[in-house]
Formats: sequence, structure tokens, C-alpha cells
Amino acid sequence: MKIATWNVNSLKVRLPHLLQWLADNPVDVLCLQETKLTDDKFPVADINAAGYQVVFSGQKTYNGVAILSKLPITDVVANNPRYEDAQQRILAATIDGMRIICAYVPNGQAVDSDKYAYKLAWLASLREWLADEMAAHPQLAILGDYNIAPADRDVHDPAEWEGQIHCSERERAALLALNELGLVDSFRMFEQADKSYSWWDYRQLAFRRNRGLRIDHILLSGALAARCTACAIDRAPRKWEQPSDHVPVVATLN
DNA sequence: ATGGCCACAGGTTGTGGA
Repeated sequence: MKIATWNVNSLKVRLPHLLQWLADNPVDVLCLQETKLTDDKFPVADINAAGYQVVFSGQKTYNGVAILSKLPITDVVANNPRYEDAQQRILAATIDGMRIICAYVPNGQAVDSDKYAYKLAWLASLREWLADEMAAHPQLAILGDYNIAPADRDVHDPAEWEGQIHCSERERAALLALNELGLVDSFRMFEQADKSYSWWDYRQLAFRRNRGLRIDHILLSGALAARCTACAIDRAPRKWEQPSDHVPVVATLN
């Protein structure tokens, strides 16, 4: 069983990459972020033809999340019921006895901006809701773009990024608060290469220079962490023509 | 030099992303 997450930065533009990646990597579950599509424009037929069921919650221009699955999808919930939010950033569903949560955490733009306050409030509310969800669903995974690099080793230049958005203390504390619920960063359960990142800026040849951040994560409850045998970042699609700035992260469960 | 690149809506530029 493989579960994965990928911020595609526009599913309209990236649909060919999604279909190619699934052909190369037939994962069982894939969470998508930044689909940027209203639900009436979601490419259901193309995804079904690739062998996946799909649920989605989108809006015009911004945000938008989806869950693809080879197995049946039930009990779908869009948004955190504890947090009134016009932005479509959360989708939860039950697949093969697991609670799968797809999350697109707010960017935050700049420390101390209005968007930063929104990010922190959103994360605090997420934590409250996840406590409920974990109690109801011992086998839980929350996959997505967290827009937070957990530690300096997840940042290409920690001095340049110190205190900046994605790396600030309050953001990292909000992520740690999720760990304190019992959610484990599956990537760090295993030995990994140094300078492993999941996002690179489009500018300044950042990918070629490996100037990136690791901000896309798969967090697992204890019951799922006990089943996890691997977690890897797939850099391949970042080399394709007209790529997303993020790449997929894949966790393997037995 | 505080921008560089990309996607989007919509219009000859601004906003958001990270």
C-alpha cells in the first residue's frame, strides 16, 4: 500500500504530469493540493480512466484539494468543521480502513502579516480537530503541503531563511503541536539523503542548484507509523517540461 | 537592484505563491 501527496500548482496545467506520474507510480492513494479548479471543471473522466476514483473540493483560481484512490472512498468531509473557512484546503475520507486527510496549509506570505495570523489560527484549529479525528480513527494519515520546514536540515540555507516564512518559530511550534498529538513525520522515520527537499522556487535555477525546502509531509498516527516501511521524495517530475514547483512524497505501508 | 518565475483573471498589469 502506497500513499502519496503532491501540490500540483494547477491541475489544469499539470494534468498530463499527473497522468504520467501515476502511470510510472501506481500508488494506491494520492492527495493533491492547489488544484485551482472549481468542481464543475475537475477532470473526473481522465482520472477514472487512469484507474482511480476521486473526490475533490475546489474553488476558482486558488487552493483546491483532491484525493485519488484505487480503492473505494467513503465518509468524505470537506473542511475542518471547527474552522469557518471560505478557502478550500482540507478534504478527509476513509479508504481501506484508514482515515486519509489531504491538507493545504496556508502559505502565510510574511511573518506578522494578516496571512500569517490566518495560518497560525488555521493550524491551531486543525490541531483541535485532528485530536477528535485521531480518537475516532486510530489509523490516520494527514498528507499535504504544510508550508513549514520542520527543522534547519529541511532548508537549503538555514541562515538565509532564519525566522522567515515557512521557518519561523511559531510555525514550527504549530507543526510540533501536531507531532505531540502522536503524528509522526514519516520521512524522518528512515535514513535520508542530506539536502532532501520537496519544493524549489521557479526562479534563479533553484532546482538545478538544489536551493529548496522540505515543506510537503506525510504525518502518520502511531498505528500507521507501525505499518510504515519507507518514505521517499520523488524529484523526477521537477525535471519534466513545465513542472510544478513541488514534487510528490510517497509513504509505503505494509 | 528586495527582483528574478509561474499561474490566473482579465486586460496591456496585479495578486498570490513560497
